[in-house]
Amino acid sequence: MPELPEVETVRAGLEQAWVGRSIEQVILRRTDLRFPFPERMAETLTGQTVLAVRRRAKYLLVDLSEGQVFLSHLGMSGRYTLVTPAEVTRLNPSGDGVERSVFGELTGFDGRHDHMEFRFDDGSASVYTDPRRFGIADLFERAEEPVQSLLEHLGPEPFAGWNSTIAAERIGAKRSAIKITLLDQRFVVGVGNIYACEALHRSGISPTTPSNTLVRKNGKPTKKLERLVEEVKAVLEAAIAVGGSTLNDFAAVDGTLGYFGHHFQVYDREDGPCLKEGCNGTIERIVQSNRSTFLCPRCQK
DNA sequence: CAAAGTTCCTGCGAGC
DNA sequence: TGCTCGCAGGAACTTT
Repeated sequence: MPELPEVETVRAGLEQAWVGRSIEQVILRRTDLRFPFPERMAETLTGQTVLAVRRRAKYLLVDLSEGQVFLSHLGMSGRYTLVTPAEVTRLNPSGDGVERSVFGELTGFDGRHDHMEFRFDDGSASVYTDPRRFGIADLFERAEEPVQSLLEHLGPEPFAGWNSTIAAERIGAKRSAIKITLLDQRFVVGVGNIYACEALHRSGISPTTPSNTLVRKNGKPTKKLERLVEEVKAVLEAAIAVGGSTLNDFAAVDGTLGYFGHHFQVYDREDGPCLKEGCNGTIERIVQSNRSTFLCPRCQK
């Protein structure tokens, strides 16, 4: 369930594990995830040292010593498991083309969904597991990053100067529901289904509100939009602070499960009581663009 | 049946 | 009228 906070948690974990290490071997157990892997991806990665692990939106970007960037997106169900040198020695992984990895006891699913393995010069390994295979792996030259097709149309990062004025400009005359706009990565990046619901609840705004009604005729943001922008940042910040949330098929990069999920105010709480102070409403589930939205009709107008 | 994400397709209205 | 563009809504991918 990787939204921005979860991806940020993974980024921090991979940074710890990978930076300064050189990649000794890459084992690919299939030729694609959501898209085909780039030509010679394993060969290109092999022998390079990891310089940095960055994040843009929900994408992980790994800077390599020969000038390329390895891009990894977790999709819905992707995760990385870090394997210590001792465990690598004990389990003794087999090579490319073998359908399952030997790390199943660490990654689940008997190793059937361990699609990529990275082995490092200190004897450690990292395994990418993704049952639904909505994830992405790609490789490009660092100089090409600004025009990389997956990245070039992304909107602002929430914590890099994004504010209600910018938000109002981006909404313009868009009439679609504000929940849908929050999920649009051209509006702001990193917000997914859970935090969109949570931010709207915290703001007291109905998810079905037409986006353009949050912008004044003169193009300036309304008070409601100002509040929403603040609450988006606040809810993402809170989730980052506890190491990202988790649902049933996401594990933090070090195998530690997050626990912010227990603190959701509306997400997945249909028919539960609204937890807002003084509100006695009941949480409802509606469907927008084929996706569930949770809201309290009493305190979200 | 539903699921954390993203892309692509179709249909429609506006404008040239 | 015919074409293009952008927006809006929906389906699709896959496995548990």
